[in-house]
Amino acid sequence: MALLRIPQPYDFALSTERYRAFGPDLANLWHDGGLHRVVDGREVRITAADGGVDVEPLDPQTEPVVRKLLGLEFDLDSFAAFAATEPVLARLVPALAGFRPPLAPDPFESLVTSISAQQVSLFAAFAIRNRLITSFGKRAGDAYSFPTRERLALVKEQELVGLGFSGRKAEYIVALARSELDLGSLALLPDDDVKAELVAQRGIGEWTAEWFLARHLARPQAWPWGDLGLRKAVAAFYGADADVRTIGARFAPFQNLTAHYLVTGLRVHPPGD
DNA sequence: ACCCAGGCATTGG
DNA sequence: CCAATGCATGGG
Repeated sequence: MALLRIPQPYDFALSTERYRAFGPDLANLWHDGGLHRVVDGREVRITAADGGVDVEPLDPQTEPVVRKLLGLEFDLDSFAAFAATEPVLARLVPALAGFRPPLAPDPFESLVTSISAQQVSLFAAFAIRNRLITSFGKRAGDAYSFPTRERLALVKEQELVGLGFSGRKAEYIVALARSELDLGSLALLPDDDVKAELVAQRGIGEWTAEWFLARHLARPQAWPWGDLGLRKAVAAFYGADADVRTIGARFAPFQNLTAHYLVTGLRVHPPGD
């Protein structure tokens, strides 16, 4: 049992709610009171602890992944100070005290996850994605590693169609896996350049690129304004006639955290409850 | 049997 | 620039 300190307050269960809200996520598995994820072929178990989380095993391989997964790079103190100046967030952010948005540790996983969620309900997306994971990932303990880019570069599109992907999505995923794009190096580019590189790929549009900036790169100003969940949340908290795209400017430079708080807030602390 | 769901590419004005 | 269309599955 090794303690990974996290700035307080931190609510581990609230922060990981997204991994349970739409069914199990086999690559980020909530089981037995903890979050399980496979890192370099080993299962890592993360559980709530005083002052942070217990991580087993915690070593130089697993620590950076867990730090990314738990969103340690977000500066929640600055966000809370900003939120106090904005009427809706002034109520919502304290109500979600300790919520630290989790991130996708791997860029390829982040993109494939988003592609799987395009257009369909998140329940359908989780089901299809889990079939991808059990088919091409590797089990370690209770959880599975997400299928690697190298593995998915070898599949036939028809194999993915057999899992429930549309023919188009199967084509997008295989082509992305086989593409020349260096996903790791995107972290070095400014937001607009990341988006331009991603949108040039078939199957990746504005929505997927914004969520990549938000959920993988933790870019403060990412604002997935086209997202249906964010649209519902903005409508609920700011009124049905609010313009989702332009209201983002009000939250600068904390659009990303605002989006996460609004979307999660709608599920666990909707307005007027 | 419908209808919608955390999009996107394609086609045609 | 904008409107219409097909896509595959899960849940209501």
